[in-house]
Amino acid sequence: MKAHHVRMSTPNSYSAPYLAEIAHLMGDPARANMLHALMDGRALTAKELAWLAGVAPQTASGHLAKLMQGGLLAVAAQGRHRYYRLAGPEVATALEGLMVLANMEGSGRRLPSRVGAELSFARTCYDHFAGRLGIGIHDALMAGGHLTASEGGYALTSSGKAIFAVLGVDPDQGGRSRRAALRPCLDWSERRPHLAGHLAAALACRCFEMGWTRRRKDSRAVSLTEEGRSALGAALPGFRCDVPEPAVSSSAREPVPALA
Amino acid sequence: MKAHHVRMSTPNSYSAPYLAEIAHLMGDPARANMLHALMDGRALTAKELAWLAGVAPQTASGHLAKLMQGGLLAVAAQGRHRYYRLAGPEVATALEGLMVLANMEGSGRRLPSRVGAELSFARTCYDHFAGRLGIGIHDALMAGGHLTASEGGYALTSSGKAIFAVLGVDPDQGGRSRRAALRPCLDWSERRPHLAGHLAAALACRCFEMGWTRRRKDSRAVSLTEEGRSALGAALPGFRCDVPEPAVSSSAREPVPALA
DNA sequence: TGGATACTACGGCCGTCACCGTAGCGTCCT
DNA sequence: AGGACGCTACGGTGACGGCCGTAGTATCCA
Repeated sequence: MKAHHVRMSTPNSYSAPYLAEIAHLMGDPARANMLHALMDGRALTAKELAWLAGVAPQTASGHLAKLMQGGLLAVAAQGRHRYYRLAGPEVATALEGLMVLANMEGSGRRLPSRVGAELSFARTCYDHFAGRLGIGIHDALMAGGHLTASEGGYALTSSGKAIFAVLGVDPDQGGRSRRAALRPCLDWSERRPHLAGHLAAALACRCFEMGWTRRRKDSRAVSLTEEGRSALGAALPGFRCDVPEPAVSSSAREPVPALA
Repeated sequence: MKAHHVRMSTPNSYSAPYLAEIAHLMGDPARANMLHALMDGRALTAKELAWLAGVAPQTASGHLAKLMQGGLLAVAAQGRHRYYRLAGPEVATALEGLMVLANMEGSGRRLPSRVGAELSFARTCYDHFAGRLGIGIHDALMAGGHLTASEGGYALTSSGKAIFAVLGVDPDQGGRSRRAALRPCLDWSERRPHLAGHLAAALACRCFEMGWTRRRKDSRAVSLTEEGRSALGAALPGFRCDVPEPAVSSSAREPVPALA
């Protein structure tokens, strides 16, 4: 942690210092716990975060201030509570990237399967569904040809738009932002893509509204109600989310690129 | 950096400790410099990395050992040299996610434009092209309808396969791996997607082989030769990579999700 | 075989930072 | 009002961990 002498002006370190700054913020156990807890997209109070991180409120307050200054969190003051949340989807994306590594890394890291069971079935990932539920939605749309390539991700075909409309989500919402309405997001527990993007978020929101899914308390896990199962099954031909793992084990580690 | 008491067994921190471990590895300036330098996909010796990171070889050696143990790097011993490289595409992806944050964050972080100029024109991102060159390829394929949605990313349409074949890249290579052959990768300098995946890597490799692109020395930047410009232009209708920024400033920050 | 080079191992130094106790400010409830 | 509660600010303590110098091993070259 010295590294401050002449370091900054070494050869090619143009944006690397900032990279280190961000990673350093995420690299403390307490802060990582907080960020992890916020990844379900909810906003939590400082006290809740302190408890989740396992530190005293004073300590948590300091951490939260640092995360704020680093631009990773946003805050909304409401009465005597202050609700913290991730600053944006990019933060969630970056954390997902790290979690993929954390749950894969050759070394023995792996989430304990007994507690992981319900998390890997369904959970929220920032603002959309992950786990086998999220993957099931992704696969059903993909297999049915309801997705098409678009700037940085996917867009809905006309048949896909019809499906979203049936589910009660306006498929054309979200403005003309350049960001993709739908994009693949690698699932850290299943190692397969689910759907992110603002349409995926809107769908998740709709599912909670309609009682198709429910948050389990004290956990990021989500449960799918019977109504939800039938509603999604009716609207999405080929929808399944109860397969543990569809063949293809985690065998082939991609080979070396060895470019140039 | 205390955080070792009872912390590990707090509420929901299932994979968060690992997340912190990974982020902590990336959070040191010297290690971040090394990882940043390795993001162009090449393998570098310990001494080169020490120099790039601005530390003594002994210090670098320690850092490299830690990165190895964390599973972020792989090494190939060759004579008295040890060549270090990123352990896999997932590592590069995770780093990209952090760099997006590092170059965006409301705070004044931004890469200095004078040195950034050639980097933001074209560079290698692990094993494929980034910068306006990479975006130009992405946009030309997208606009021409040569991409289709596929498991976790894009696949080539038949017209797209023809284009790759013309360029001398076998569009069906890469085995039947589940990972997408092509997928969007958010460009940290341009904030728009370019193409990653093993077909993008093969294309980049081909461009270097044919002399269409050349690495600038002492930099991750890449230059596009005249032959390259005409070869890509001929094969890719609509290919452009010389536009500084196609309208749409970095105005709209995505609004709050506020789910549930 | 001798010497240069590449890298790693060990040990001491010291700065950064996470931790909590105490204290202070603002908000809600009765 | 008075008191409880949520949160932040400050200060002192302790230790994790980055830094380099020295020393040791392996490889290449003449």
